[in-house]
Amino acid sequence: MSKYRDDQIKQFAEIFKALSNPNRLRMFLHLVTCCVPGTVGSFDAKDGVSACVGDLGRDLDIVPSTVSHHIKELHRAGLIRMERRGQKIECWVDPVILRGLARFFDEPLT
Amino acid sequence: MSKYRDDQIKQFAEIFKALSNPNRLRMFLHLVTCCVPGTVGSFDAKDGVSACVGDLGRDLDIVPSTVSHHIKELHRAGLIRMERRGQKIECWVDPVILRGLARFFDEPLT
DNA sequence: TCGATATTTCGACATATATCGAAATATATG
DNA sequence: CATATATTTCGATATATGTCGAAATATCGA
Repeated sequence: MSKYRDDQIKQFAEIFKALSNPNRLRMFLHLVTCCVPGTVGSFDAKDGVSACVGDLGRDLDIVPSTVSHHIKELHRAGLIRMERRGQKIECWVDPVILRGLARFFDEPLT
Repeated sequence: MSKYRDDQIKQFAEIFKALSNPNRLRMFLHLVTCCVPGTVGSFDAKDGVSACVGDLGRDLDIVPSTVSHHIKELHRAGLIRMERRGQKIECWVDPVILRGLARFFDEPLT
């Protein structure tokens, strides 16, 4: 019936769960609107196009430990990638996942 | 920062919450893959391209009352539309919402 | 090494969710 | 009307989630 396997459906459900919290969705949008490398998979291009945990929590009125928890959820769902840079931990959206999501909703329309 | 207003973000979060349950996601995919009218908004085209509550619960191993609950969630989120036809209640995906979701993930990539 | 900054871990708690079964409601048909 | 089919409502329950605050860990700079 569906073009997706059962494990893929579960994975998409996990992704949507990660985006189902308004604060987490705001963090994701923060990253997606300012941080996705133009060149998919290009690692060097990441410089200056990611945000650290503190940045993501700013303007959100939640305590750092909660921000950390949310970021862990986004990461667990596979939506974002993370890497330590000195004191800070930088995050950026995984371009492959983003493309998968675009296809998920675009294909039934085409 | 984000191109979306606060109430739009909350609405998208509601939509993703509705899609965060595997069974609900399967129902949505069932509808989306066999039931979206080719002509957006065309009401007559809906004939034969929707599914009733019983259809959506089949192959899902959940009891009818649970199916009903899930459908109510999909409807509350604005993802599907419903209409009584005799004994059955037919459901189909709202094409406008589907397009909005496609744009949500597609725009940051373009 | 000490203090400042950034982040995570842990435990707690209130709220939300998924699911069931039983009973109620709506519709069609004999 | 009586019965069958389709769906919803309701109450219960077990589990998950969002958030906080306190304490722990990691890194940098003086």
